Amino acid sequence: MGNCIQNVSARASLVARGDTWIESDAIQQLIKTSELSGVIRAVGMPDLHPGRGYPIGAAFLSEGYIYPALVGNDIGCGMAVWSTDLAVHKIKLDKLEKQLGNIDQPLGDDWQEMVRKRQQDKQVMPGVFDSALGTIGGGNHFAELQMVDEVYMPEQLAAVNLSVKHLCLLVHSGSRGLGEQILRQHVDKYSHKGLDVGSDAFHEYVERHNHALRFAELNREFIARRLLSNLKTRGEMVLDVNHNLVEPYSLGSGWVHRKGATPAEQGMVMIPGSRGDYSYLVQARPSDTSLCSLAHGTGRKWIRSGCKARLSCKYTVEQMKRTELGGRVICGSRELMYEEAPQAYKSIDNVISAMSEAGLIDIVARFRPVLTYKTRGTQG
DNA sequence: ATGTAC
Repeated sequence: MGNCIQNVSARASLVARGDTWIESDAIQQLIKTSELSGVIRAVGMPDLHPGRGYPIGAAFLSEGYIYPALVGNDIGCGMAVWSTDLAVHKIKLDKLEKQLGNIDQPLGDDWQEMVRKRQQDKQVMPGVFDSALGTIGGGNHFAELQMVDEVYMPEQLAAVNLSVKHLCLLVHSGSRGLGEQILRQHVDKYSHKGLDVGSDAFHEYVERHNHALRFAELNREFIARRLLSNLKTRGEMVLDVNHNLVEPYSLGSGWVHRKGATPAEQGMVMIPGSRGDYSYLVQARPSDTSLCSLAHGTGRKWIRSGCKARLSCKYTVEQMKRTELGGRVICGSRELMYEEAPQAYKSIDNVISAMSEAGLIDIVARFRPVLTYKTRGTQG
């Protein structure tokens, strides 16, 4: 127990336990970013880790300026949870693995009518990045079938229509090439400087950013619809929460930048561990000390470039397709197999207990990974 | 992170 929110500088604080592993480089990035012009406060979450210039797993409150470069290229990246009608007791992993199919290619002609309809519903403009809709992308993005492992608040679990009897589907992806294009075009024109709130450039960015949020939500929706269709089951979206964005601060004035930080004002959220670890459905408690934010996952422990050397001598790719919790992994990319290995990530239990002890969450249920989809890669 | 840039 004890105080899990501590100041690390005049404007920066950290949600972590004494035994939460956080690299000093990440804390230095947090402090440096908190000193940008107009930034008032920065809060690192327990999954804080170093990024390119700015740390990942943090929220930043600014006044007078916003920083598009701080949101990054994957505008609207987030977590969606869908229910399914797949009975847990009927699971056959070999069959499930085959049935899940391949969703690496653009959606086919048979999907286009629904794509047009959902684009209209969500005011997502058709464009060159439509071919990315319904695809996961790379890096830490994934889709995962999970089962309930432990229930702490049954009535809350029932409130989102999830049950111990059926698998659920977690989708982590973002705005793909669209968000990347928005950031690149923005940086080409304005560099990494802050934008004056109210300026033409500000309005232009916010409009494109908000469109990318809707595109990212639609992408996660089609990833889920496509997998449910392959599995010949039905399901509904029960949660969809963005963790890369900038928006007006709900608990005060200014703008909050979420760089891999889950909002705490939308009720329940899913916080996943690595593919070999649990995910937690939690009820968020809005709190100003945390800038109304939570961790978005568990955070890297190893840099991507170091993973293969550490793991390839110890494990074959075939061995890595099975995880300690009994899950399976579909990942045709050798590089990704190593880069996203459970060993490369921190323990989710520590991240969750840090937030719990800081009074930021109540734990609803724990989920166990069953089948993780990354990419079929070249192996069909 | 990215129908990447090297």
